[in-house]
Amino acid sequence: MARPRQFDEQNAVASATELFWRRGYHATSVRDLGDELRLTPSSLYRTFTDKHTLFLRALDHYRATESAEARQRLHAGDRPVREVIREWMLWLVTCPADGESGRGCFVVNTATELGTTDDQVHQRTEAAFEVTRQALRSLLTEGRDHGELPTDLDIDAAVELLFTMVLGLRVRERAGHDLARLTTAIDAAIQALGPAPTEPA
Amino acid sequence: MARPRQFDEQNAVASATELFWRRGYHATSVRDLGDELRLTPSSLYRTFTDKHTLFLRALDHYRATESAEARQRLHAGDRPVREVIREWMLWLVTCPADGESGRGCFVVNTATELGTTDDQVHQRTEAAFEVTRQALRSLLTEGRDHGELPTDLDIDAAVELLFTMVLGLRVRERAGHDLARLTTAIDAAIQALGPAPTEPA
DNA sequence: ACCATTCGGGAGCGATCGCTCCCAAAACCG
DNA sequence: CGGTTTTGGGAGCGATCGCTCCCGAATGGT
Repeated sequence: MARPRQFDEQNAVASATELFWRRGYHATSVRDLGDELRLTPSSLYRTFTDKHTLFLRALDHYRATESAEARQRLHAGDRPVREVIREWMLWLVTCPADGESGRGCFVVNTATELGTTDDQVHQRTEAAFEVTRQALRSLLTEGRDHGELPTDLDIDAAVELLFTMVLGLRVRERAGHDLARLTTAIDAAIQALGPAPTEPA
Repeated sequence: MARPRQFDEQNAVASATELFWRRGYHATSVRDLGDELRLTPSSLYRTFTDKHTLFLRALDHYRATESAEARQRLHAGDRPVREVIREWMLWLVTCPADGESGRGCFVVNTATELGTTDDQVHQRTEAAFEVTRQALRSLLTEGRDHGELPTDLDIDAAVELLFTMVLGLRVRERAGHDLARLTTAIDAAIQALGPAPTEPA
């Protein structure tokens, strides 16, 4: 209606996401956010209501960008399913190539920091987890149907295995674990999917 | 020399551990601790120096109790190694039977909340992780030598797989995931160790 | 041009943060 | 006993917490 914003709301949310991601919810103060987003308290509160709401916005932003990219990278082009999963997992533990490492996954960090105490946060983390689970499920199904994975592969079990591995890998990246060891873990998980069925010549 | 304490220092550390465990470092205030431990600020600071030092004490206490019990449960009596690992992992995701669930693992929670920013904390979480890794390693080696696991089992890879799974499982327990699914993941991980070698009749 | 409306900036609210200091009570020591 | 030392209790320190309010400046609609 009247005077327009001098800042880009999306940029602000993106900056807030980085800050919450690195430091967590409780360790990030509203003043830290104000400094990083170049926003005065009045603008910040007028735009985002309060710290908690901004945090939810940050979670949503993360899901719409980082999580979405992860989801995309899990799509098999026509490459072998094993290769897709392997490179996807490797990307998950090296993606912070843009500068700093040790950030882990914002969703995982949030899930462990706040647990199930905050319903709105819990809903979002669970939704993010479910997306990953379903992506794994469809990729594994596809791989089995294409004859790249054992025909008797238990999809449910494989999904749970890989998904749990992903959470563990994210924690280990956050904890600064050696990439070589994470790669070993990833290869072991891939191998656990079993051999390709031999051609029924 | 003079007047003795009216409180048990070990009890106080144990209570502090519970509080830090549930809420994390930043979300736990010194006043919360004082209320829970029945300690006035003066006693608390005289005994434990400051919040950060008390947190380190809590981490050490956790390692000496919870982590130590986990370490013990990973010892094969003369039961099958697979069974030991399976029941151990099941215990890891159900051990908070004493009352509340969703606490996860204090070490994992701490590692994700503080990452590698705090050296003294980082040292302790890494030490705890290494203990688990070595326990898994010796158990797997034992199982292989006893003919319960494939003779060509890659111990390094299996350790990384199981260890990463454990961290993932701890996160999922904290996130309130269904026990049935966690059990599925556990069974898949066990199966990934491969079949017992057939008797060379 | 005018007015309504939203903006950026900043002072500052009450509450809580981690922490310190003082004091009287209590217990060991000679 | 008296003297020394450490305790538990509590007031309260400066700093920061999340957040509110008021202001003049800037921009839209008519």
